[in-house]
Order: sequence, then structure tokens, then C-alpha cells
Amino acid sequence: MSSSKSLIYFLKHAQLRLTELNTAALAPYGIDGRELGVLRVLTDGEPASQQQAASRLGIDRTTMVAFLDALEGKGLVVRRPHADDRRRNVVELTEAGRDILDRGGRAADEAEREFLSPLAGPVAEQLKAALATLVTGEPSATRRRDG
Amino acid sequence: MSSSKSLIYFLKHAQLRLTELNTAALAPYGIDGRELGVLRVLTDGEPASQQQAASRLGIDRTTMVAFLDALEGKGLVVRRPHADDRRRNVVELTEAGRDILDRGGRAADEAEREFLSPLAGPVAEQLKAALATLVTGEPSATRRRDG
DNA sequence: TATTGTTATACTCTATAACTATA
DNA sequence: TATAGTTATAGAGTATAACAATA
Repeated sequence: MSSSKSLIYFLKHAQLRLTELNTAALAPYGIDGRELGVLRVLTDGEPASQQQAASRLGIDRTTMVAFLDALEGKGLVVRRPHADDRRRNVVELTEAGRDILDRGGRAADEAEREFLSPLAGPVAEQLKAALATLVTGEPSATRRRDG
Repeated sequence: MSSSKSLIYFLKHAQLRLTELNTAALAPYGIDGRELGVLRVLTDGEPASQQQAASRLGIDRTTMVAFLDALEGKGLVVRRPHADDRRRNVVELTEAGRDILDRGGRAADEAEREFLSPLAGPVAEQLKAALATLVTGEPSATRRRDG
């Protein structure tokens, strides 16, 4: 008989546990892991409209509205109308937003390292690369330890 | 700068995608992936009370009630009062339940293989082992391909 | 007509609290 | 008093539908 736990179980519970660690690590900065994800995607590449940012995160644009409402309420982002297309909002991080992204990002990275610490040597990198392949259809962009 | 996608993103989306495949694979059998998980845990080791089964799955006992209501409604399980402790229910699979577990289990295994097919050779096994280590604190019990 | 952001709403999933029957 | 199962309820998280402004 096969292992009593299926892959889907491991994925679910790994995510739950990492989310817990992330939430605890980010609590001092007043954000949670998903809000950090939004901050990250907003500074990742070209300035993005709300809808583009939502698409990059794989969430609905209506969900993005709620995240940005919260982040704007905390003074971490500002919405400005796009110069050429006034239907769009360009969302930018405030100085406080960049500070939280920076420090919160380090805290989240540390939480991820702690989560992965039971894995020896290159296994953690291989895990992330394998997941990246499964999700994106191509190998992870993480080629060397750079965090 | 690190990869734009975090581990938590990969875990979340890997789970979403595998859940989709699982749901599609199990639809012909009238159950979804979580119901198959319940059927599996009910036949995994000693006969279990509802609460024991819930604990093994990492869900609340009230959630288990709803799952068993559904599975009993489909004729796949029966609840019987425990002989020695009449507060408990012993939950057993019906013949139909065993049939669905068997055929649905194979369909789900096939979906998992399909999901993992982009990974070469031993990488899939290593992925599962690494996740098992992270979730349970010990290496996976999957020692050989047996499914 | 189509698209962006927004709002209102509904749905899924799950847990907490309170009840019952047993122990 | 404590526990197993149940019920009612509430909360988190997310999406769908409809709307205003703009293209």
C-alpha cells in the first residue's frame, strides 16, 4: 500500500504551516503574507495597473481592490490615475511601503528559511525548483542562493 | 534579487492545480478529492471513530460530520455505534464505498502522476519526500513505487 | 462596445459555541 | 465532569454580476 498521505495533503499542510510562520514573522510590521505578496508584485518589473498586479498574483481584480484598500489605509501604497489611460490606476509604494517591503521581506525570507531548515543542503533549492516547474511549466528562476 | 515568486506562491498554486486535476479525475465517480481522502483515512489502519478520522486528516470533527453526511447519502459509508462506547460511531465503507475508493483511488493516483509528469526521474519522489519532511518532521514513508 | 476599477452579493470552506447522549 | 457526535452560526477568503467612468 502506498503512503497514507497523498501529495495533495502535503501541499496543503506545508502551505498552512508556512503561512503560520509568515504571519507570525510579519505581524510586527502590520501586514500579513498576502499583503507582502502584493507589495512585492507592485515593485516587480514595470509599474502595474491593479488588474495587471492581480493577474501576476493569480487573484481576481476585485480581490486586489480589497488588498489595496487595506494597504492604502495603512499608508503603504497610493493609487494615481494613469497618465495615458485614465481608467487605470498606477499603484505605487509610499516610502513607508518601501520600508515595510524591505524589512517585512527580510522577515518573510527568514521565516521561509526556518521552514525549510529541516531539509539538508540542496534539497530545499530542489524543492522550490520542482514546484516552480509544476506551477509555471518551466524551471525555477532561482539559480543560486541569492537571498 | 530573489525569484519573483515565493515558496508560498508555488505551494498555493501547485495545490490549486492538483486539486483541479483531482476533481476532474474523480468526477466520474461522484466524489471529490477531499471525500476520497476521507474514504482513504477510514480504511487506513484500525477502524476509526469520526473524531479519530478527523484528527488523522487534520480537520475539525464538525467538518467530518458534513463529509460523512455526504458520503453516507451516497451510500459509500455507514455509521454504526461502537460496541463498547456508545458515544462513538464506527464508520465503515460499504461495498460501493470500497469500489469507489478502489477505482477513484486509481484515478487520483493517475492524476497525481500526470501532475508530476514534468519532473524528470527521481525528482518527483524527492519532492514528495521533502514535503513529507517539512510537514511531518520525518521523511516520507514512500520508499518504492507501489501505486 | 470593451475595459478598469468598484460595489454588492453570494458561495465555499472551515471553525467555534452550544446542545444531547453517553461515559 | 468529560467526551463523541451533532447543529447552528459565524468568519475568512474568494469569485460573479452589475455599475460608472473611460477608451
